[in-house]
Amino acid sequence: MEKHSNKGNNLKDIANMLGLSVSTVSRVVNGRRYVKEETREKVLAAIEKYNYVPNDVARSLKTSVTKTIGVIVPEIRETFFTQLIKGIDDVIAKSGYSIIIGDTGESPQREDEYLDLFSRRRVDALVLATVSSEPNKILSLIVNEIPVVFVDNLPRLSISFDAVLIDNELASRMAVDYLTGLSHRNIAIILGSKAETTGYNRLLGFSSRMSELGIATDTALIKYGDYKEASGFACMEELLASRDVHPFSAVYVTSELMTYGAMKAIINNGLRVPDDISVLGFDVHDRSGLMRPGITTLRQPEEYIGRYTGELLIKRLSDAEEASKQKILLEPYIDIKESCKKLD
Amino acid sequence: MEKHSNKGNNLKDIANMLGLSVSTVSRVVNGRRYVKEETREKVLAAIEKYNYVPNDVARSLKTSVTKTIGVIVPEIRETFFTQLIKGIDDVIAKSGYSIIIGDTGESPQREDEYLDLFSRRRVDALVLATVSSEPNKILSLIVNEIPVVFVDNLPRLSISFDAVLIDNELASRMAVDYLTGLSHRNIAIILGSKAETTGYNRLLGFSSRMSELGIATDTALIKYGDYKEASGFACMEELLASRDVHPFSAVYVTSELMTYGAMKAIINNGLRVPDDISVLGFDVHDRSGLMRPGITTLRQPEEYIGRYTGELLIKRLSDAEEASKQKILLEPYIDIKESCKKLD
DNA sequence: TTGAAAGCGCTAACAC
DNA sequence: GTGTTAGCGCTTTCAA
Repeated sequence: MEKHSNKGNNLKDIANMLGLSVSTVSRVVNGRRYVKEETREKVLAAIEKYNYVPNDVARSLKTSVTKTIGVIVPEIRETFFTQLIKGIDDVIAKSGYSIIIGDTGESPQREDEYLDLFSRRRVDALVLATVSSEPNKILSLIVNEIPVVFVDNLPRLSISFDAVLIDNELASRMAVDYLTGLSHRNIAIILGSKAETTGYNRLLGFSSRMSELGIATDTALIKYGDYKEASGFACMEELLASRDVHPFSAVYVTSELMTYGAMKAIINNGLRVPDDISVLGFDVHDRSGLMRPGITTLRQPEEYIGRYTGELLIKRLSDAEEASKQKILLEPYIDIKESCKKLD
Repeated sequence: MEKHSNKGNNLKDIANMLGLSVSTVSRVVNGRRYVKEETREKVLAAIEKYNYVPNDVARSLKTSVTKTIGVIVPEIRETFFTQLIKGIDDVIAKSGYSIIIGDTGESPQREDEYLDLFSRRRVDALVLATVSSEPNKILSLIVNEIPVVFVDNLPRLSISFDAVLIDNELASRMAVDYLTGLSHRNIAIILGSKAETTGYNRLLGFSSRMSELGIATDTALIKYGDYKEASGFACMEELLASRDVHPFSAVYVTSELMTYGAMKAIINNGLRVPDDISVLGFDVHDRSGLMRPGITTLRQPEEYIGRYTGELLIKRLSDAEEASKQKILLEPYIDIKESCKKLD
């Protein structure tokens, strides 16, 4: 574990010590052919002995490839994003890529800053769960031909782009079918921001499926929160307060934290789930399996979203040909537990 | 959003277009002094117009600074590590550093690979939650003067090193004090690998505090798992199977997933928590607040571990002087819920 | 206040 | 098989 001060730190040092040229040493470092076996061994031995570590920064400068993918998310602690990152990493690590993280804390401004930073860093591609409503920076990146894959939320862009996400409209349609299948007709819904495509499509699926089934929706049963727990709680409180005028037997809450908030509001009001009110959640994660009651929930195949994203990235990074953009829509699924019951 | 093909992509382009030298342009890009105000404005305008994006790769090659911190963890999806990453990122992002992730999947071999990869990438520093028992690679990094901060688990190294973690021995002493305070005397314990310092110190604190209190420990009540849920389940099954010979009223489970496994084994055997057996967990995270019963648990101040790690990193990265290594031991705490009851 | 030039460590023609 | 050399885009003396 000796330290060889300033020797053995670069190709030139190794080359000099061996009386070889840098290109020959470079060839063996990169496993190229056209090197005499004997020479190769000598070089390898020197590399080992002097603990030579190739400099990827120099290599990147020369080759214009950093083997780095920037992943920008609103909040890395949210299970959805953590799983997504894991899925992407699983796939791209096999090809030698690494993820560099940008956690925006839901701030469009920070998102733009990360976009700038990662451009300067020359990441090979970007994965973006955008929270921005003015995607100018994004647009310029795409125009400048850096591969960008969108996940979760889509940008309001007129040009085409790559994306991997679930069919949010379908998710809500499934929610309606599930609840109406349990004979519910008066269904409340708590949404996140409808300014984002995610929220917009979840509302769309809900409304359209309800009307297809000929069920009138009481607009007083549609509430908007901000994805956070407190807003789920508040929305639920409002719903409960006006329950005599606007009755409902089930509530569909379209995000994980809002679902927890809603559950607590119900419990707080001395009501029981599912006996008094059925709750259908979204993105609920119960790692412990010890929540009571277990919450029936729409789920996204997060790890697959990550894996598909990773695969799409690899494809965009290797295909020389200008492939046309694609939107990969995965299917959500319902994880049935105990929070919804059949009306008699 | 025009695309300026091969113009405006580097300092030289900008310099040429303006009839200036690269050094002058470089000065304004870096906000240096000694540039005439008029020149500065002209350059800034050109940068804007031609959408010039500085190349950090080239800058890094020149300055030997990548503004990148490698964070290597066994499993990014574990709440502990996710929170850790968030804490680190919060601090270092303010100084322009970014995190590049290495998820080893608990494999010492992958850990070594990431150590190699991140060395080649020339990360400025490393954060390492090691799973390796032969830290040769780590040692050579430290010797080569790249700052390394250890978290969670410590390496078996004879030289000194920086680390931020909780006092695991203290955690177990607190566990013993809490349970004995509830009049428990026969306390079972389920541990992870004792080969790792984390597990070793948790056992140490338990044993030493028990004997200080004059309570004999039945060694049959000490079980070893592998941190995963299944092993918690299996250990608990064993404990329950021999309960008539080796009775116990409480069990202290030293990891999150093993705690869930143990809970399920107890429920599976038709027993209740805490009426029949008290369960004291470790690292249990209940984001929903809807687990029933709520599990009383030892907790680590994860985000602080992350923040302290970030601060230590920044210090090591800015202090020219060779500072002596430090081990920052944070205090664990008990989050009391309903899974432990007082014996009568 | 500005410019010329060296060089960070590497890859890849191209020549021998 | 191996060596020479020209950059990749930038920072930074040093000189003007």
